[in-house]
Amino acid sequence: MGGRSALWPFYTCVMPELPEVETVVRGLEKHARGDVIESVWIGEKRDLLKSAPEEIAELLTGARIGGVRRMGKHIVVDLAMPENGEARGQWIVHLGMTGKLTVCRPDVDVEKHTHVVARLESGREIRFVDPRRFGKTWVHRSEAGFATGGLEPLEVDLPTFASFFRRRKTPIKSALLNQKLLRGIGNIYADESLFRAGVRPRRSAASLTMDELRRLHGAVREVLTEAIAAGGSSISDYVGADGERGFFQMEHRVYGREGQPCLHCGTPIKRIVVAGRGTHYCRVCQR
DNA sequence: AGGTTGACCTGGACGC
DNA sequence: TGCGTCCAGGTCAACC
Repeated sequence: MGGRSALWPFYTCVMPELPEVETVVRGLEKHARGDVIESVWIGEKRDLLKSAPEEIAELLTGARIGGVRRMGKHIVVDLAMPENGEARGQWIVHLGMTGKLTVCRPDVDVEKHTHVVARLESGREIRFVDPRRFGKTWVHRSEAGFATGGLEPLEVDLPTFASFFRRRKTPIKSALLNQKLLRGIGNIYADESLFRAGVRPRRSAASLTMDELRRLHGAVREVLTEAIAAGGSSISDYVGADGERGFFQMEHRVYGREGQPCLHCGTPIKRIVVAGRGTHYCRVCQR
């Protein structure tokens, strides 16, 4: 971990999976929790909004940020009544592929593709920016709180993990990406986990042996934990920063390394398409 | 019903 | 230089 090796391609774009979302959540917890939303600006693009803009503005305006949590790739901002701390509802943000949710000072230039700005009592602003608009945001009133399927990959035990895959014919990579089973794993960490577990991405999920499932369970935990640790270094710079610092500090062993030597055996990394996604693996180390 | 595919989006890379 | 084309992938609808 640490610096990016010269072997790696230079990524300019951030793909938010569980560790990146966790980093954003920790940044918001640190720099926005307890603050009160004074006013809300919502842009013209409606395809990102799953609640009416008036509803979002109404629920957010005047609310205190009681806490910020992650559920899979969803960011859950718990809103409270400022006077008594009573639950008021939740502001949900999904970053899609290119979304960013940052806390910044108001004098920082407003980026192109900024869709929501929440101005806080402290003077800071929470900004939701998403060029590609695969992201989504909406609100829930407290009586109908946000719920999502799937279990947290860092919390699930081995027997439950194994039970998800035992009877599935779909490729193991597709199953790892299925948010109704495990929530938060995306394309990059699916490839990285399968490499560390030594399992080929196209293998049918049901074909994995108990030993392979045990290795995969461990690999998923290891990869996500390392990535969160790498992202953690960006939190102190979160205010006013572009929010991207730290996201790609973890070295990828297979993702984006087509044709480059496997770090374990030297065989060129292969790239195939699984579940419509670019998929990278070592044909020698993964069976 | 589980599994698979394409649509949604924009910016960047690439070819001519 | 500039234009057209392709590709990236999270999620969901619409198929088989």
